[in-house]
Amino acid sequence: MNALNISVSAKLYNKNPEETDLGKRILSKSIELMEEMGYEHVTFKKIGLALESTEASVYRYFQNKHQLLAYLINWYWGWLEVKMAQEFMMLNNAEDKLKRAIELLVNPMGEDNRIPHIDEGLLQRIVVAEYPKIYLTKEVDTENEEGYFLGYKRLCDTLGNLALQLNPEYKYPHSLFSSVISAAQSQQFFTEHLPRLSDASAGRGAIVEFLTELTLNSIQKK
Amino acid sequence: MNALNISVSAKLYNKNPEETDLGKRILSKSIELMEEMGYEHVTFKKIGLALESTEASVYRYFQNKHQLLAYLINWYWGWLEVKMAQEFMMLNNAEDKLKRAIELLVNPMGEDNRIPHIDEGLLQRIVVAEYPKIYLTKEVDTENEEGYFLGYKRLCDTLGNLALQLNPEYKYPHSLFSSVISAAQSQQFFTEHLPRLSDASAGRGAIVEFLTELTLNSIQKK
DNA sequence: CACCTGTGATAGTATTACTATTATATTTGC
DNA sequence: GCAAATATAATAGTAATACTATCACAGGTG
Repeated sequence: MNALNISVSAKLYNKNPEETDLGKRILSKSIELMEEMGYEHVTFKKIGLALESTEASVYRYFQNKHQLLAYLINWYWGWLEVKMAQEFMMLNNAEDKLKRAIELLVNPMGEDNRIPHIDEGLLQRIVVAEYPKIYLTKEVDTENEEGYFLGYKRLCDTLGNLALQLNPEYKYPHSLFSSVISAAQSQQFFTEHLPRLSDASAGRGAIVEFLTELTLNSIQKK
Repeated sequence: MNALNISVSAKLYNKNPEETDLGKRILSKSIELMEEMGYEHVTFKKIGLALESTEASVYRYFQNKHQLLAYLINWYWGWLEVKMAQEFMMLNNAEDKLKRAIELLVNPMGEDNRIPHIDEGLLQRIVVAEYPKIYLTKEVDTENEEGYFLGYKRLCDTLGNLALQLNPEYKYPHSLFSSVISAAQSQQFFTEHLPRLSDASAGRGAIVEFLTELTLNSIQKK
């Protein structure tokens, strides 16, 4: 059995899009459109139109665009964690796992064909370009209670625990990894659009090296 | 003479708000409203109303809300750089300057009464809550050419150069400081709203310590 | 066959993000 | 001290957005 199910909090949809054909097509087309024209320019009307369906049908699955974005980004973090867990099985020490985790944060991964309606490569680009928008709102506290940010939090915990294996005294595991995950995304964005804010003209390899050094130097006992 | 003028690229406004009384009142009231209700919920109509002026008058100064936000945030980075430069004069080595810079990134500063129409404390809270929104758009490349991000870039350069004084071999000064500045903001946000993403329940002191360690450990020669 | 679910089609509303026009008050230039 | 230019207020109007609501139909299920 090749199926793979990424679980996303039920508060992140009106009606579970994974359960119907239209739902899956909505996910698929939303990812395409959002990557192509950016969150701000997407509307449910455009999504409906592109699907040869209607605005109202999209609203049946998601309350609004913000919820849709939150769904997609949570799905991505969930998927990434699964992917990391798989790769960690082949490694036997925390340092190697951390290094591999950082690579996975930065590098667009090989195709994952187990979930045909989601193009993880496009989704990764959406995460890079849009992820802070899900929490930088006045509604953050209520949405937090509804589990809008669980994916991000879990990933931070996982990586933070690896850091604690390396150095149980390290005082800032959550801060470190929320910062490193965030930097992994924004360095990709800066490399492409605002190169003066990065030193990664060499590409993703340099981002990985920068983040790996930064992470290990922070954690290691002096 | 106590006056102080923070220069902001002329592409960031239609008509310079610093040059008229209404312009200054627009800045002042926009900061109040944006801090209070958040970027998304602000409209030029509301700003006009709050000023007992009109929507159209606000449009004479700024093309749209996005440009207004970019103006405010650039103003803030410019102001912070001036502030840092002042404090650096009292310090004589790069490490102390870096430490002080990180403190200033995190700590709401004492009142600065030289610019009466701008409340820097409120503005700092806007920067924490909204700053990535100015570049995370599909228009980033054209806006970049127009100087929308100069404030941020200059600050990164300044801090990067300090790092190079400490260690001329350090390979990632821009990446490091765009990440540190960004982390300084997001850690403040997380501490208040998503505490599981930080370890700073102790408050700003912990954020400063976390960032200072991270920065110095990254830069220092091994 | 009756019913329920999911979808499509259509309509309608309030708000937003502007643009345009005109009237008036204030400042400045001569 | 008057004319001209400038700044603002007042108002109107448009297109798009972000929804909400209603109804009809098609397919499958009990």
